[in-house]
Amino acid sequence: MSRKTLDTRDESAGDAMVRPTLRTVAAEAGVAVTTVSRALADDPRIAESTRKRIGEIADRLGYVPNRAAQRLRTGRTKVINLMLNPRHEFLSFTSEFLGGMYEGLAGTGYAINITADSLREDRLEAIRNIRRHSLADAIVFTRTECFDDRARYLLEHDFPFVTHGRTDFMTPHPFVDFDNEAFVRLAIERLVEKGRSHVCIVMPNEKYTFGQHLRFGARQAVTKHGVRLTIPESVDLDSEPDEIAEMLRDLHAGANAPDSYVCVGEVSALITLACLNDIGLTQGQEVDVLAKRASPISNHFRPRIETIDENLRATGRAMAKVLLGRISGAPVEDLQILLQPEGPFSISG
Amino acid sequence: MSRKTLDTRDESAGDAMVRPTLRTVAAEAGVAVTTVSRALADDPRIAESTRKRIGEIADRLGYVPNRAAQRLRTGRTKVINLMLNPRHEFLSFTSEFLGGMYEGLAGTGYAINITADSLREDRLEAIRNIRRHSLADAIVFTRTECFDDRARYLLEHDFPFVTHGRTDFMTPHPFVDFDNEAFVRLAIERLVEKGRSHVCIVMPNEKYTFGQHLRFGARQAVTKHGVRLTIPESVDLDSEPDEIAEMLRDLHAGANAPDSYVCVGEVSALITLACLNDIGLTQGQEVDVLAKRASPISNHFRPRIETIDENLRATGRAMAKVLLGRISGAPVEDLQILLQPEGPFSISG
DNA sequence: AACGTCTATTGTAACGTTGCAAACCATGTT
DNA sequence: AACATGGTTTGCAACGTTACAATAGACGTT
Repeated sequence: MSRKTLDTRDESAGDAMVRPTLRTVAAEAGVAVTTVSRALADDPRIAESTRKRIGEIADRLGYVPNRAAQRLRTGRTKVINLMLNPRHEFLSFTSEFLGGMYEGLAGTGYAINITADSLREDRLEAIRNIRRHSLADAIVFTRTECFDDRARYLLEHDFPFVTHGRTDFMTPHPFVDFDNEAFVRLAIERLVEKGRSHVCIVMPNEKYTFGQHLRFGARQAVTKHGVRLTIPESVDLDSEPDEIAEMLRDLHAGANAPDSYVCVGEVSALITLACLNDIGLTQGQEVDVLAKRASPISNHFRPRIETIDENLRATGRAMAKVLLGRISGAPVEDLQILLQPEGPFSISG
Repeated sequence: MSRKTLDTRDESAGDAMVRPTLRTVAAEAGVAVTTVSRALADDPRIAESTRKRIGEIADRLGYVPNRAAQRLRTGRTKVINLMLNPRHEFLSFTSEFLGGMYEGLAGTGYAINITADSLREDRLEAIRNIRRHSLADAIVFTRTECFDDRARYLLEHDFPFVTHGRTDFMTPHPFVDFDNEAFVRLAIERLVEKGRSHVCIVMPNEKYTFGQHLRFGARQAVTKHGVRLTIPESVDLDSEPDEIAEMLRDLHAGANAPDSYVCVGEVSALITLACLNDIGLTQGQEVDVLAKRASPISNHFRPRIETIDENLRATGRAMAKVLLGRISGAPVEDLQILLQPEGPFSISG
């Protein structure tokens, strides 16, 4: 196996080559290191001609700036920390959302660091750690709560962050959110269209702000259309599947069972479908189930369900934009993005 | 809103406090910076008494080492780079696997950086970038191929990496893999037990090494048990759902259709179930579908399917162990881990 | 010709850490 | 008393970058 063949193309001087530094480039160009540093940073103080010449020399020598040195000097890490809750988001959330963030951060030199969020009280510890050790320039987290302790901590310490979802704080902060109020309104309208008269919203945990939005939007919509609404309080987004199964069994044991369900995610839709199936109810016949489609996985649910798209790729891109804005000190008003559901409810796949 | 209340508990001197450095601690303790550095690194050259004293002072002042400075000085980043393919792994793979890696890396100070892998040819660019900019101490990637270009590149440049899955290279390298040969053998045995006589293995793309293992194990098992085997070559793991649907329709249009399926992941199982359902075949009746269970999501498939556990949390922990071993220069023989399927096939959930 | 006023470049000093060679200082040995 | 010995500690010099103050040169003005 020839070991050197790959090198010649992209790494001119082979493996043992010492990484050139600013000093190397400066010596080669016959200028001071400062000049090289400025030239490569497109500082206007450097003449166009020298900038170009230095740029060429740097390319030829294969110079790449040393991130550790930059970080030590400037204090900026060029890292975004994304906190994800292993139990929830990793599953369907991550794919498109992360992809979108990569798109949005492409070319900026920012890397994405992932840490595990937890629902337990020690989740602040992870954030403190990031701050104490300066592990990132900004933090993103999800499942934002009305009175989120993470957001409060970061606001108090003036550490850049962007939430996925909103809080109820008076102090405004950057966020990217999906308009769940609009979503649930559209969903209920669609169910009314389909002739349903009793809607159940599955698991809109009121701890989370988006749960409040769902509740609010649902109440508005049912009032407007004169249909009945059930929001089971015995379960929420963090419930175990058997608790949900029990809730649905109870609901359909009585006389006034719902004839339709709105689910906020693929997983809860899948669980709901399974439970309904287990008690002998078929989606599209005795009941209708609607959901957000955030990943193509819901295309394969049987019976098929109608979904509306939450574009997580766009969410990720927006997140990146807002993050960069926050880091560079843009005003908060420009850093609050509310995304709308895309397209009408329809059979996915 | 009182902004200072939280500070007093965990950050003694409030927000504006300058981060203490080695110098600060050294001055306070009346020793040289080097001594402090060594004391905190548990260097045996420092006397136990001074080490203890310095440790206490460092704690009192809230000293935390500056990562950027350490990185600049030592050249080590304390970052592991995990490359994930957005289309595949993010979905069901990530949750437990990442969780396991966190467990395994806990207390080591290592952070996990995630970059997007792609199936396109430019995927080496991401790796080159990590190497050129020294963005990580080691790289992990998945969907390892028999003649993987990423593994080849990293071997050639002697950059630490661990693959999820094996390669066919002569040069040994660290890996963590699931024994897919054992998995498929167990699966076929189980199907024979259930009275099936024609097994179809869905999508074992032969490009990937694990696809080869699946094929090999399946051929062995069908020969041993005298059953028929079908491996459709028209589709693979990267096929679109409609291609898979078409393949299954074709298969069941003819006379000698399979009476059982083995799927290698949740998503392919879900797609297979959906397609079979669409052509009027019910799992558990006309056909049986078996799969690996790597996340609880498969518990909610209806009709239920029998699964066997691939413990991705253990995989992640093993990955962390192997990574740390590779970084600290352990011999390759100790860095190759093959994990077995857990428990018998049974109804999940 | 002396003076200010730009613009382009330079030198020096950090940022906070660790590796290395040297120095210190008790003890025990000759 | 001079001298090795070994365990502790020290000072210095980097690592590669950027911020800051200072300088050199070109040019027009008085």
